[in-house]
Amino acid sequence: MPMPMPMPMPTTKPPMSRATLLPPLAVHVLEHGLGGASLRPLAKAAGTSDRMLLYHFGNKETLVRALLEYIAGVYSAALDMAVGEGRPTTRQQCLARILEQGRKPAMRPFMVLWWEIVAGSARGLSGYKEAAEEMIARQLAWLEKQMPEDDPDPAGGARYLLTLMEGSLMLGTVGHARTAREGLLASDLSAP
Amino acid sequence: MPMPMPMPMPTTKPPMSRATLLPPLAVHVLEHGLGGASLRPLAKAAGTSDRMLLYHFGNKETLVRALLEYIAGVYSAALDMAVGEGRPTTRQQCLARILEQGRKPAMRPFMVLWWEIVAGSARGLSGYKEAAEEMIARQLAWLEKQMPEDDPDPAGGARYLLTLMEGSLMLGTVGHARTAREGLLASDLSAP
DNA sequence: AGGATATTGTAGCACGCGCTACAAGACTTT
DNA sequence: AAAGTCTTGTAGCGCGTGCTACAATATCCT
Repeated sequence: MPMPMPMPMPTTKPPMSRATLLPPLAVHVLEHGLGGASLRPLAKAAGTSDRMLLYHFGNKETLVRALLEYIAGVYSAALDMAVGEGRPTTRQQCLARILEQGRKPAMRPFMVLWWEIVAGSARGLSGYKEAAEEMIARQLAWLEKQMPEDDPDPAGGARYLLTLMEGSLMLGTVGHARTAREGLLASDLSAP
Repeated sequence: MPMPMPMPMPTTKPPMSRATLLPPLAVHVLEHGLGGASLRPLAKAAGTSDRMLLYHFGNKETLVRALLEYIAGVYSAALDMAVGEGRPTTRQQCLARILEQGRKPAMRPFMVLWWEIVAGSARGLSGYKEAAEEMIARQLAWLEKQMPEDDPDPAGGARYLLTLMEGSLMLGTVGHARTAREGLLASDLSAP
C-alpha cells in the first residue's frame, strides 16, 4: 500500500483556468505595474509557467485585457464595500471623505496602477480606455450614492466632485498636494 | 588653393552634444512615448547611433532625466508663448480658455506624454516626479497671470482652476469628457 | 480498457534590449 | 611631424522578451 494520496486536503489543486489565474496575476500587477510586466514573472507570481499563461490566454495582449477587466471589477467591488456609515451633509464633507479614502495606504497600489491606465488610455493601448472608462463610471455611480441627501443636484454635484477629486489626487501624486489643498480652499465648497 | 571650405553653409555640422541631441530626441519621445523608447530608435531619430547617445549621456537613465528636464523647459516656453490677448473677466471664462488651449490638436502629444509622466511619477521612476512638479509649477504660474484682474483671490483661484482643469483633462482622455463638462456645470463657476 | 482530448513540461528560436571592448579616424597641442 | 586627446564606427556580449514545436502526462468518454 503505497499511500496513494496521503494529504489530499492541503494540496487539492483547483483546475487552473483564467478565473483561478487572474487573482494572483492582479496582485502582481498591482505591485509591479502593468506595462512592465512580462510573462515569466507573471507566471511565477501565479505559480505556473509562461507556457501556461499563453495556453490559457492565447497571447499577452489578451492577458492584459483580461487583467484590466478583472481589476476594474475588483475596484468596483472595493468601492461597494467602502460605503461609509451615514451620509455626509455637505459637498465639502463628501469630498473630504473621498479624498481621505483615496489616500489610504491600502489604496496606493490602485492609485499607481490607475495613472498607468490613464497613460495607456491616452496613448491608445488596447483595453486601457475601456477599463478606465468603466472604473470612472463605477466611481461616479458610487459617488452619487454618497452625495448629501438634500443636495439640489446630486448627479451634477457628483460629477463636479469627481473632477475636483481626480485633479486633487493627480496633483498629490506629482508632489503638489499642497497646491490641491489650497485650490479646494478657493472653491465654493469652502466658502459658500 | 585647395578651397578649404567649399560649401560651409548647408553642410556645416554643429558639433554633436547634449544640446544638439535633445531637440530631435524630444520630438521622437513626444511621438512615441518615453517609457517604451529604446536607444536604437532614439538614436536613429537623432541621426546617430546608440553608441553615441551613451557616449554623450553615459547611460539611459541620465538620458531620460535630461529629456524630462528638457521637455519641461520646452513646455514652459510653450506656455509663455500662449498668453492669450486680453484678460478673461471671469473665472469661468478663464477656465474655458485653458481647456480650449489644452484640447488643441497640437497639444495632444504633450497631453499623452503628460499622463505618462504622471504615471512614472506615481511609480517613483527616477526624474519623473521632478519633471512633473516643475511642469505643474509653471502651469500654475502661467495660470495666475491669466486670472481675471478683479479676482478677489488670484492665487487660490488659480489653484482651484488648475485642479478643476486637470481633473477635466483626465476625464477627457479616458472617454468621460461629457462627465467633466457636466461637472463644471454644477460648479460655482457656472452658477454663481 | 482504450482511444481521443485536454493539460502541462522542456527546450529553444529569433529578436531587441542596454551596454562595452576595441580600434580607426579627426583634431589639438607640442 | 609626433604625440595625445576627443569623437565615432563595428562588432558583439549576455540577457530577457513573446512565442512555438514537440512530447509526455492526465483526464474523460465510450
